[in-house]
Amino acid sequence: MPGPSDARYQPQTIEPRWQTAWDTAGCFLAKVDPSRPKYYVLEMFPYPSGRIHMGHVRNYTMGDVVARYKKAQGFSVLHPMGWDAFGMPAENAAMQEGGHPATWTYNNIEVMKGQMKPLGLSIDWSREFATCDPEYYGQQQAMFLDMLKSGLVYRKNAVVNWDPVDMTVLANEQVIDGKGWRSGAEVEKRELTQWFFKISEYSEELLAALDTLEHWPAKVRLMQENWIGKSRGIDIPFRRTDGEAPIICYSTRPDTMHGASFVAISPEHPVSRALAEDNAELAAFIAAARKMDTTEAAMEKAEKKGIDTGITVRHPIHPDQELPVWVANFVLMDYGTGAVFGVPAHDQRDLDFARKYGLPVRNAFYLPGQEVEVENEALVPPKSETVDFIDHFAGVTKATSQEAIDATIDYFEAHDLGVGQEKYRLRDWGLSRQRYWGCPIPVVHCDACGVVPEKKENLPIRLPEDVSFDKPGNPLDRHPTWRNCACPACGKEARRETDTMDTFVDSSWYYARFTAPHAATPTDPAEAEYWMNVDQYIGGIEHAILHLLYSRFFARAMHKTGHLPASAVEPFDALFTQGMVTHEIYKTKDERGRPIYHLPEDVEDGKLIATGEAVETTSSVKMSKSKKNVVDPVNIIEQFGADTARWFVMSDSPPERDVEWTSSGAEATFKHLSRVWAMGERIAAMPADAPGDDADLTRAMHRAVDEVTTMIEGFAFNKAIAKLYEFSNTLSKSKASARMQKEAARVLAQLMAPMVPHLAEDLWHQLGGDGLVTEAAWPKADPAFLVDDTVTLPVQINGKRKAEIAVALDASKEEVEKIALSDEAVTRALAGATPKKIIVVPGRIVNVVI
RNA sequence: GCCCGAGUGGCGGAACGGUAGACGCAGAGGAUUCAAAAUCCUCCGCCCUAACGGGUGUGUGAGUUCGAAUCUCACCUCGGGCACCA
Repeated sequence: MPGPSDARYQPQTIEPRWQTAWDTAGCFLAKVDPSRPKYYVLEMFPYPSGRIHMGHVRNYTMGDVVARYKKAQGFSVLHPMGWDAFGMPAENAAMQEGGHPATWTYNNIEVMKGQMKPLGLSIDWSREFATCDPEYYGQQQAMFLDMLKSGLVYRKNAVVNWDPVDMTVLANEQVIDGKGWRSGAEVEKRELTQWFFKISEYSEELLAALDTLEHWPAKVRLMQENWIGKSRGIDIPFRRTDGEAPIICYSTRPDTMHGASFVAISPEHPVSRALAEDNAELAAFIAAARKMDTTEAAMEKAEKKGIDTGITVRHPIHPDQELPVWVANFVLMDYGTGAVFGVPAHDQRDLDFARKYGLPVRNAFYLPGQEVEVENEALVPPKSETVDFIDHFAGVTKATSQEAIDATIDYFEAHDLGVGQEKYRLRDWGLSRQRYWGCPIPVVHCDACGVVPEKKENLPIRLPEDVSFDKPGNPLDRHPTWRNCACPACGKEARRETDTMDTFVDSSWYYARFTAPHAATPTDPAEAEYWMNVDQYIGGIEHAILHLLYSRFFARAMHKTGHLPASAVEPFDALFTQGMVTHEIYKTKDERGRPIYHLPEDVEDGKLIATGEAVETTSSVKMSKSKKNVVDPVNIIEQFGADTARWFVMSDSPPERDVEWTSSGAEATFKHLSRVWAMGERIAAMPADAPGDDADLTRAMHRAVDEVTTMIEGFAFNKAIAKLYEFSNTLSKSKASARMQKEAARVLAQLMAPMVPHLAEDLWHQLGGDGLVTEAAWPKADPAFLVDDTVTLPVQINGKRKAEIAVALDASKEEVEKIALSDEAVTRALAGATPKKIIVVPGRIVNVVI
């Protein structure tokens, strides 16, 4: 006769069953409910590459734990999912395999969704969209027009990386050793007219508001602060001896002015360009500078070069001193004024330059007591260090550089010699891409009217479907008819803009669209008002700067154009950046010593399963296809079920750190879940009136509720799981009554539900829980059961633990002292010595000092 | 180069300035079994000891404190971010 003990934990059966039950009950449809507090939890939406990986599983499980927990706490929860669906991989696939980017993308979305569904995530799929849906990018175009009207978007010439083979602009990170990452062609600098968002207008606000983001990681705030890069300096005009307009130099170190020995201007500086017109040598120099590789490594190695223009300027403080003006390849046009004065003694670049071209080197200050001239290493002490200034015009003698900088700026302003400035490193966001698979920029070029915005009623400007990728370049550009249109202003024949938007634009507002995904306007004010902001955003640290900064800007721009309330300008109240999933690498070598990598599923006990050959195992790193150290979530779900995958990725490491996937860990998780399931069966089958002592289990249950709640609130999922292990171990050994064991098992199911919802649902059902555990209210701990009436105190002698004593919780210090000193182990350790002092920390510790 | 962060058993990791190593993995021993798998029980930082027990121990060195993994300083190692930004 088959009894309960014959039943086995079968996730393959129970998981689909409960997923259907949730769908039928509509558990995860987000509803505006003014009677409840709302909670919006969002994970960074995926790029539809075609397969999910363990990183996705970890990211979405974290969000799901939060979403399910908040739902149980009575919040009206919004937990949506969508697809960051525009971008180059779709075009590359079309080039390599033929087909259309849209087909490729939508197929991938179907496949990935099919892989995600079995995870049992509490997602409101009715809100799903892809950024390549015309309904989405059409609204993005509408916002672009509004922003254009508000002056948040503009066009200007910019120097870009141009790949002459692929005929497209490349981002800096796509240029490797000066060559296009795909074509391998020598990358050129080209000047193109590009669209820009005026993010720099918000530099100060984006910087200042970082302080309000209390629930963001300090690391991310710091990275953004550095990226915005505020500096205080001064613009100083240098009068030219030939009477032409002065050259304005920007400096953050005007305190070193005394040591200025030349002025250097950027090759792109208007003065350089003007001179180059009848100076072939200079023209060649500027061309060479443009070709120069802009990657970090190359910058470091690149030689500092310059050309003397023959122009001279006067030192602002010592007008009798004439300084030569050089064009120098290390001066950037788009920071400050594109011109600097060189102080070789206190700047390494200037010093290298001065030594190369024989320019004078003069100290502006010395370290106290060390009056030595600079040789080949510039003297650059911290701005907070006190130094001795030489003959400083503002009367500064012994001072820190910071004090001297402030004094200098005051002096220059007072004498009308310069204007104090605050500058930012943050530059405007260039959004034009010469690509097909992106959101078309909705403007028209008309010979008569110039650049004209499309009419909103013509939106969306759809991408044409009949395109080919057999030739390099932008298919929109060479499409026979798509470009042709009527000018929205005059109605005459005109041409569409063929650039599309950077895909970062798509992801800069998707969180807002989720609040009203089908609205006929970009957002719906009532829905945005109710659901915004995102209460908890979860994603990878790799988006610390660009995506998050762009989104912060975009929310402000959306507010300015009436698409978001003022309360939503910081769209993410709390941010959590999760670690990666790693795995060991297994490799063997071929006959020529080259590594061959092997999938974890082909290796057992350090040997290849197929041949028995020993593999070399290297330490765990981020899962990557090229190293084959990947575990496919689909296989894990087939083998162990989704709950095992979910529990394991949450259990082993703190969520902000990397977690190492191990097969032994996954198996152990499955065994544990099987044990819990079998325990549920056993407890459910207990005769209802079986008696027992309930005190210990009651206490353990309330403690578990209290601790797990605190741990989940604090994103300490690994610790919550450790507590759940403890509690289920306690329950399995409990001698409590059937009534109490059943209650405790139901509470265990509730506490486990955020992590392993299917198993929890099954337990809850077996144990007679009411309805779905997914809809049940989170249990509350009774504080009365959280304190013991006696406590165990360690007793230390001179800070070293020697004994333990049990005392009443409310025992007085004197009583505790007495009990401690009369303890046998304490007397032994004291060995007759007289205590000098006894420290009693109630409920904590006793320390006897001898 | 500049700016952050982290170093705890064989491993992943716990620990409001108060019993270091919770919980899990791996390992050892035992029960069950004809045997194995599965399951259950016990042990498990290192050194000395048959045991009781003692010593030692959170990257290194100093310091503050009755008491330091935790606070301070210096150093070492690893990880991350930024970088001709004047």
